[in-house]
Amino acid sequence: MAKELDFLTKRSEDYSKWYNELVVKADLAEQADVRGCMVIKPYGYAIWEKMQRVLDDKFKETGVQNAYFPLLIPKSFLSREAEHVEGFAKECAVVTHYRLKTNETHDGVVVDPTARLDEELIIRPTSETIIWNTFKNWIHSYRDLPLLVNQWCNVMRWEMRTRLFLRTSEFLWQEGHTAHATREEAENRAQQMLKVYADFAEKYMAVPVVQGVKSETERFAGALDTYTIEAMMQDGKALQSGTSHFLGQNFGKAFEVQFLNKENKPEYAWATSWGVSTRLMGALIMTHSDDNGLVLPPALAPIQVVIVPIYKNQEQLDQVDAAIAPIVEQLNGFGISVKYDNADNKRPGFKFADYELKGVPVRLVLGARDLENGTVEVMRRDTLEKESRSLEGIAEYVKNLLDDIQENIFRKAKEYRDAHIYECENYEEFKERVKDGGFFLCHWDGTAETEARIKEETQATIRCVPFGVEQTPGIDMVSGKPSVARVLIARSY
RNA sequence: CGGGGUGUAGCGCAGUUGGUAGCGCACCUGGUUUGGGACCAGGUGGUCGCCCGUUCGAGUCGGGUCACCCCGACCA
Repeated sequence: MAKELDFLTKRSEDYSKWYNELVVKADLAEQADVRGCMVIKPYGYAIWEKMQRVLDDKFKETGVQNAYFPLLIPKSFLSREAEHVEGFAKECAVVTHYRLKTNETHDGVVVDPTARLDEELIIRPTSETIIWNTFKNWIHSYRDLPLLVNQWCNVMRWEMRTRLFLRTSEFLWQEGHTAHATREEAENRAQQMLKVYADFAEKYMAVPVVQGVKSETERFAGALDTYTIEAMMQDGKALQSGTSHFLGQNFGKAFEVQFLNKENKPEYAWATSWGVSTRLMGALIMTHSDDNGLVLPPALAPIQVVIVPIYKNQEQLDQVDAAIAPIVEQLNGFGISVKYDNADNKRPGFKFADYELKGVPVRLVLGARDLENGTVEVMRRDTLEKESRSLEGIAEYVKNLLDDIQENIFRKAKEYRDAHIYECENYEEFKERVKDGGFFLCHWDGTAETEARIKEETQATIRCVPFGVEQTPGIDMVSGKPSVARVLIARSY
């Protein structure tokens, strides 16, 4: 017990430190030997792959197809849309040369100054520009629309300060880009994809989210509207977990993507883009984990059930192996992923702690005692409750238990979040309380001045104008001016 | 870019007045263990970030330089 702190510091002590330690110790990822970059380890990547698979299926259900566009974007493309450049210019990595040569002392390489590119290439921070430059060639008629493409890729944003999964210089994501013949169709698509994200977050990640629309200052560079899902982490901070943008005709015009409509008249195409990234991994970790480590939702856990044998000698192990084989088979039959860990170089206690750290939803333990009684010990990760059960019908029981855990961790997260959403009318009170985290529903006069003042004085930002909240007019708590709606304000990652 | 800090074994750190390079974890070997992160014994592993200087002698003192981390402005 005294050693516990060596394995993971307590959540309450320093949430940031705890998070970082957990990511490393649960074998999800680590800091790379490259500025601001991350190595995603096999276990972490397995979770990301499961997320990808589910999301990809959902996209395809809505008619989206996958494609791939270049990593490098000519500098001139980026400057075509004025707001877009301004938003990203400060964090772009630039390729200026295409050759190295050995240095004078022949013990290293230097950039060959004669190999300078005429036009610099930008490592994509997002792909609107290069994709719309391509769409120009693909779209000529209203019959070519809607055009619905998605790409899974990496992007690079040279952030000043980085944190594993939450903000890294390079990150993995999907970016969907669609072109439409009408404004209405594009707006609908942007909202439709937000719903897909929200559904994924709640049903699969078991992370409750607030859906809404961003204020003008928080909008994506080049968008007319940015829709967002905001999740609450265990320290009460908000995490923007996915965004969907209605881009109007900004990119259509910037890249001259015109089509002839039914009346044979030229029109600019309407655009959306939408993305979620490996930041979702951060949301997953910061929503459910406890002092024993990760808690994974069964729907995304690479290992859903781990089985640990207890034995004193080879003979006993053989007996346990024989008893466990049919259980594994039955569980696999239900489509459940099982790991039977009979490695003999780790003691059972180590395995228990290790699989808890890694968030495996259900653990079965079977030893000589169980063999005599025809029982097995079942532990659920979300509550850490243990019980001894008959081997009879154990596979069905575990199957139901996984569903139960999925529901339970969502309910717990939702209860926690709902208990930390407050309506607030008084700015002094707000300033005091927002330090401790939580989501605040407050009236806002809609001005950027008020928004900026709140941010400067409290470090909290307007996360969104939430959907699905009954809105009544009121008074802005800062300016005292009239307000038509409450907005969601919180400190964020 | 502003403020603060750190560079010594794979990781975390100690190193006194300048005098043969240390500890814990991890790793390897052997044995005993195995129902909640095992124990004992032995062992492997280092251009002390880099350069220059002072000195008989530098991890330690001086100058320079590089890298990384933390706090602010930026952000999926």
